[in-house]
Amino acid sequence: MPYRRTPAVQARLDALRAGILAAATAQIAEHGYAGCIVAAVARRAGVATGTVYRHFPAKADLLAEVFRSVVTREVAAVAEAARRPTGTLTERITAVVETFAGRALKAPRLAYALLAEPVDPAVDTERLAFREAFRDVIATAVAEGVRTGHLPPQNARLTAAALVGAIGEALVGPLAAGTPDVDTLPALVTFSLRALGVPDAHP
Amino acid sequence: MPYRRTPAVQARLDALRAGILAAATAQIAEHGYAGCIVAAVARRAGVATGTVYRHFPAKADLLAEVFRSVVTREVAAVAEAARRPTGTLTERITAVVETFAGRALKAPRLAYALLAEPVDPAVDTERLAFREAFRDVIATAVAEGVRTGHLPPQNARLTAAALVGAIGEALVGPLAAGTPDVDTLPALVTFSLRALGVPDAHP
DNA sequence: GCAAGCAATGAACCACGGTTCACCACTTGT
DNA sequence: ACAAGTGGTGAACCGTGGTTCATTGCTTGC
Repeated sequence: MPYRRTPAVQARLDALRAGILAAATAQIAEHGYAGCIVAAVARRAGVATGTVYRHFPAKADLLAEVFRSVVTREVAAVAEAARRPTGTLTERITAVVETFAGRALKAPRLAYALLAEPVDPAVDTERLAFREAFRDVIATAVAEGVRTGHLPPQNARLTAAALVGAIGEALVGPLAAGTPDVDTLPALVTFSLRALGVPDAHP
Repeated sequence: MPYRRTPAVQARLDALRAGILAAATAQIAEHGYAGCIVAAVARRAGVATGTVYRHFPAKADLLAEVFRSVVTREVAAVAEAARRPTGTLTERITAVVETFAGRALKAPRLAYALLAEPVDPAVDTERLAFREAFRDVIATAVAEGVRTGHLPPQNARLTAAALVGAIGEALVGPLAAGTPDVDTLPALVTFSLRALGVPDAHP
């Protein structure tokens, strides 16, 4: 058999695949899911349309992988903020909210796509997973707060889901308008602290 | 000129138009925006495809009008709950949350379409208006609470937006699963009361 | 009745965008 | 250098679904 895939070739293939993934991510970040046309992604990645299908079985798979990679990164950032052992409970919650919201405000279109924009079922699964991942990170922290008595008793999962929704919705306005609005973040932090039942949440 | 539109004919036209609107609403309520195909709406209304275009210039206009009519109804229900002059502030907030969430849980697919499902720009405008209308109803009540000293100082608009998002998100799970879950509503009420800073929110 | 319009019809048209595939260029092992 | 096989190409294909329009069947005023 006069052909065997060389490490150098494999590296080039991997790079190309990663390039397509990056192009799709950038395309979504700029034009949303609706504007993420395979031909446009290919052009952006500097390859032909057909090449995309040499690396991904279908558009849905490509997008699912994009979502998965972005979500992994975002959830990791928030989880890291939640895990930070220093500081009071209030400081930790503040860090989580600011991380979540701050990152979203830096990449509005992408955040919108992840939070709200409709897609096909295959990708919706990923989005669901995304929100669940965030919810679970927050729910864990809430449950711990309840256990240690820093927070009043509550349904941690529901509270966490509501918080994810609250932050997401509160951001949609600012995301839609181009107005970051410095007041948004502190107000969201206050809202979150109060909603969780932190005593003395009066900034 | 041997033809003039008679009142009876006008009535039939109006009824037909209303029927198409109702069919589109029902179609969205059952299959969401994605499943709302013009041909299906027409079949459901008992007319031919082309007839739809005799009453609406384009699909986007039809859908926009559907959204507007549903939203008007929903916002009115919530506004009515908010306006109810009897009872304490806590009771009023409870009524608003239960009205909002309770109605959504009764028509899950429709609620999902209104809250989250992606559509084309023309309709997105309506959805934005929808969320803003709810937000404003709540914001008004919050502002009043702040003014009378029943609530701590806060950015009423942002708080209200966050509440809309919180309720919406907390409902998405139950909406997706078929599980109404009797615990959801009370938990949401508690969350809302705490988030607003109502003193003594410990059910 | 009958001419003049209007509303309804639904098959045909068309644009869009995902997917395919016959072809070309290049790499590898001998 | 060459045979065997791989990766890249992009024009063409195809399904979907919104929109149109020539035709048909009613209504109205005379």
